[in-house]
Amino acid sequence: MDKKMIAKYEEQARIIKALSHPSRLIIIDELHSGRRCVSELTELVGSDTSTVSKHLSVLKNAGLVFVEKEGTTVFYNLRMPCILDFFSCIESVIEANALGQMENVISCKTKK
Amino acid sequence: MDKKMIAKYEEQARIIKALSHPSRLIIIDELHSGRRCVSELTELVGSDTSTVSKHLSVLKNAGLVFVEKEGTTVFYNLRMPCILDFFSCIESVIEANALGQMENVISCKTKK
DNA sequence: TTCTTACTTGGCTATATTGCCAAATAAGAA
DNA sequence: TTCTTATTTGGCAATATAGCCAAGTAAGAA
Repeated sequence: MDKKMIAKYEEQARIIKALSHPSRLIIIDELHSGRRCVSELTELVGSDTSTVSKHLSVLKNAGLVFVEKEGTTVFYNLRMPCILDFFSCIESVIEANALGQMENVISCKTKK
Repeated sequence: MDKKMIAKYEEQARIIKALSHPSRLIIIDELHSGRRCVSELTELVGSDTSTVSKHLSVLKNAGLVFVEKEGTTVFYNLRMPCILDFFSCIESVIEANALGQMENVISCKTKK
């Protein structure tokens, strides 16, 4: 595995890590419906404004969102809507997991 | 945002988090070519066997891989190959990021 | 049984992430 | 200018993650 390849995987991981938090997923999902300002997202997520602002900067640093400033208001926009497709795969993993658990219950194979 | 929704996003985040490490991405990518045992993946990733084993258990707990044991050898398999589509989106984010940086250089807007 | 190979788990330290509060900044309004 | 609203940043404590070594388990060979 050469350095270039490793750098590629590190870069991918950095972006995926930016998606790996429930609050940030809520934000990404919401931005599919259009741009939102920080206060709207703060209201939606239900954390402190500063916390939401930091989540937004994580998304921005990953290149997943971009901003439009209008007066004192900062609007966040989704940069790559293809992220949506990805959610459907994650959902199918979750469904498969649920199904697997159900099978365990039915056949009494549930682990200790 | 009701509890059920929050639980959904938490579950999604849990699975995405399992993907958010370069070594685990290397593993996922490799498994697209077929099942691999722990020693093969250890060789590929280049970390301690115990480290790789822990990465594999993270992927297994997320439902992203499943195992087949044959004697003392444990083969890991990809459970949801749709994960591949996702990589192409991440790659497009990376490309867009690179392009954006290039524009900054050209227009001398690079930040301090 | 003992040895070896393949893998997992425990335990530890180092590092990173999260979330809150408080303080700083920025743009308008008064 | 001062006040207010919108947002970001600094700092800190709590928690989670990563990686290594050492020890444990499991299956087959000798």
